[in-house]
Amino acid sequence: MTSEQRRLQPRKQPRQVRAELTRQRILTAAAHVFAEYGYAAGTTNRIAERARISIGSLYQYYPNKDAILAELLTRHLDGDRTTETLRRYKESPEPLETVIRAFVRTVIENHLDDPRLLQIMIEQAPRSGELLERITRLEWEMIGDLRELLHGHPEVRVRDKDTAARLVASTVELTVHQLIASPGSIDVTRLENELVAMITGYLRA
Amino acid sequence: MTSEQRRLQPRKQPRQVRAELTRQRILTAAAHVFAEYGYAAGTTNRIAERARISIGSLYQYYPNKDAILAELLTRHLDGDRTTETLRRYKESPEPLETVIRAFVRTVIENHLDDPRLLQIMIEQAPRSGELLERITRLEWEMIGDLRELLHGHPEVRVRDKDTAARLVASTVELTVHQLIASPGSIDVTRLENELVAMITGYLRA
DNA sequence: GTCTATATGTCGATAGAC
DNA sequence: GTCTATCGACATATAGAC
Repeated sequence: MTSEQRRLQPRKQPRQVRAELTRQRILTAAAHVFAEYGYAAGTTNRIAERARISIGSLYQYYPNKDAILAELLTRHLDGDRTTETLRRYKESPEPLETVIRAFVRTVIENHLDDPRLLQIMIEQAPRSGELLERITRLEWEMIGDLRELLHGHPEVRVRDKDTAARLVASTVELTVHQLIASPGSIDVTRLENELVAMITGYLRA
Repeated sequence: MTSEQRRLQPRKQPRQVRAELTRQRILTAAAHVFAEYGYAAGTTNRIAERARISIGSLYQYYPNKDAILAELLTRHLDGDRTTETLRRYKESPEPLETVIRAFVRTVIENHLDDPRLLQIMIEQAPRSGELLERITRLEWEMIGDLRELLHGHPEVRVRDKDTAARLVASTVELTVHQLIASPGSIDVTRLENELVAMITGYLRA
């Protein structure tokens, strides 16, 4: 009897775990493929090939290509600790340089994993509503936190604090991006030191 | 007679002029389309439609899509005055702030035309040999000029002048890009002032 | 649940009428 | 010289066998 044969077989592996592993494999493969080919040329066939599953299977786990990039981006955004760092130092008695260093270091850490992929995600991600909105919201959250910090910290003497907040946010995010991802990659410690010096000096002036 | 009918018609317009105008129309249309849709989704059909010519005609003027972007990029690069500005101020007795302001202003001016298109060209331009090489060369030329300036100017006291040159180059290029192109566009004068303050202070520290 | 084979759509580019 | 109509290549996504 079929039913009895089934009973004789060992229990199946728990499905959720295997499925989750496959999803993870797809994401890892996609990250490599996107980083190497860019989003447009990073085809689903290549992703499936790299994950060593068939294209048909891939579509059992993700409904379309955008969804794969969206999940990669979501996971990155979830790992962002910038807001947390900024808020921890708000109204703190720490010297300005300490605060700025913590901020810069957090941004750097957020980008050490796979700088090239990050660039792809930010530059070529499908400019679709929801996700783009979330990125913008995070960006402005960071600017808002910075602005409060600038207003609250006694060492800060820069006049136009609103413009300063935007400039600092952009400067750190963009230079970290570019200089970490660039071929003749800069030494990360130096980058941190110089960025901290530049920004701290500017805010105190 | 057909031949006689032809003779009765007025002389044709000079061809080169008309052709050059059409090329220009295509470029303008392409600039708008690329800026709005990005490079991949900025299809040749859309470009032709916007230029109000047929797709077939478009291919009489440019051999392929890349060539259109290439010409847009070439025209932009030809208009770049950064190197010129930096060299004019090398070993000059002008105060550091004056020199930096001229530099920042030149970069800003280079990007006022169509910031969104610029972003597309730099981020999504086909990473093909020749053009990419030219961009990289210009970038390192700028860094080299900056480094010499830093070494030669008496007010500059920053220690790690090589890293500083890279950081300054990246900071100015990237923040100008982003902050001019961004939706809640920043006031250009403020951007200039704050950038100048930040960089000058950093270099003198 | 995974595979192969293929449908479906869209792009860049071309052919050929006018 | 400009157009319409269409080709060939390639991508995403699906159907159906196993």
